[in-house]
Amino acid sequence: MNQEGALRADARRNRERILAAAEAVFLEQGAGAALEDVAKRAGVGIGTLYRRFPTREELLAATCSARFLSLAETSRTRDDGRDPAGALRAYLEDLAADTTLYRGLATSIGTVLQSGTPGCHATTAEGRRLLHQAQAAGAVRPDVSFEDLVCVVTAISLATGEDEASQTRIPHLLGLFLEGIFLEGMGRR
Amino acid sequence: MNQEGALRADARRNRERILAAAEAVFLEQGAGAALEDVAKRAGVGIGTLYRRFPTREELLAATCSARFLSLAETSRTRDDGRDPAGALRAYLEDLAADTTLYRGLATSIGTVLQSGTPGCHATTAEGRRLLHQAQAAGAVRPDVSFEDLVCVVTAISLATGEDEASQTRIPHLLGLFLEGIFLEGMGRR
DNA sequence: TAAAATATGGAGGCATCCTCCGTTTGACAA
DNA sequence: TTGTCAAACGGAGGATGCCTCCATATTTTA
Repeated sequence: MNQEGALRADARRNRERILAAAEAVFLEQGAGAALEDVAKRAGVGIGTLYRRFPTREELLAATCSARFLSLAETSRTRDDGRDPAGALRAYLEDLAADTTLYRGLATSIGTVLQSGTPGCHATTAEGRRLLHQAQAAGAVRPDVSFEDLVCVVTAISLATGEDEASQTRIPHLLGLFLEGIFLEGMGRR
Repeated sequence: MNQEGALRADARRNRERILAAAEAVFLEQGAGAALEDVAKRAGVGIGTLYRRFPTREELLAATCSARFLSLAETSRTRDDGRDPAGALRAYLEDLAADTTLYRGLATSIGTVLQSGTPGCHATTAEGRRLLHQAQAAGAVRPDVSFEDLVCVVTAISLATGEDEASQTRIPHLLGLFLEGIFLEGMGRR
């Protein structure tokens, strides 16, 4: 069974090298970087990379996992349960910010979040919790799903070009959208 | 001056052929289709295609121009000036619908709309007009720009995948967003 | 330590992009 | 008409990137 720690020693070492290289390369060239560059940087054959991470999304997901883990953690400690709408809003803003981790990440973040990676799982779970909490408190329209939220957050960062200038608009656009999500008078700033 | 009618007869003919082929191919394979396929279908060398349409976006824009022309026209005749919010909403819904003209069109629609194509120019002009009208009537928040609207519309259609099932959500998501755009009690359905 | 199980690397086939340039064609003046 | 030349043509070919496949190498196990 090749589940978790079942990797051979050399394989585990290479896996780490690939992840480190991927992070560096994605940071430099964006999420669409040539995977052969990643392999080269990791000092590993391209075949090895593909065996470990069959798709670009899986590699991306693994690379982002740590970041998402901390996003979830931050959100959890920030939320004292007294302001469900505010907590959800803060979470979504953080999520939106993370879509610009690498240039072009937004394109795949939907898929990435669906990967089983610990970080991705943690942040989707946290998001669902916050949404549910906010809806239970009557702060958010009941016909909104977590998928809707992910959709819109990633979409906004997608639609808003790559250049830093236009990324400034992300919070503004997110704000516009949130006003539509929240019920009268709730969660407004 | 290579401006308008300055094309040689053969060039003009080929341009039309390319446009027709592009429409068919994009319809079949989506906006990401191989441009060599388009050239082949048009019975034209790949070089000719590139000379006339240096980028995929320019070809897309030219291909969509007619559609956008009619979108603008429809909107203009629909708007009698009595319901600025409703007119804007209808326009945005049409725009959102047009982003699914070809699979994958949404990705480039921002760029496409910025092309000088008659159709694109007409629909952006119409959009600006409607937004301005709605803002003047106090129906829409004043801090919303036309670029914001394009962003969000394309974002929404981007976010909902390619499959027909998830495209059902477009009106829903757009609705959520619009509630955030409109001022209290205006333009609600 | 030998056999079995895993893992490795990179050559190679494929798709697509886009440029470049020798050849062809249309426009226009004589 | 015909001659001239700017405009247009086509497609070969170089470049990039994807992903598979398998002969070889390394680790684990018994």
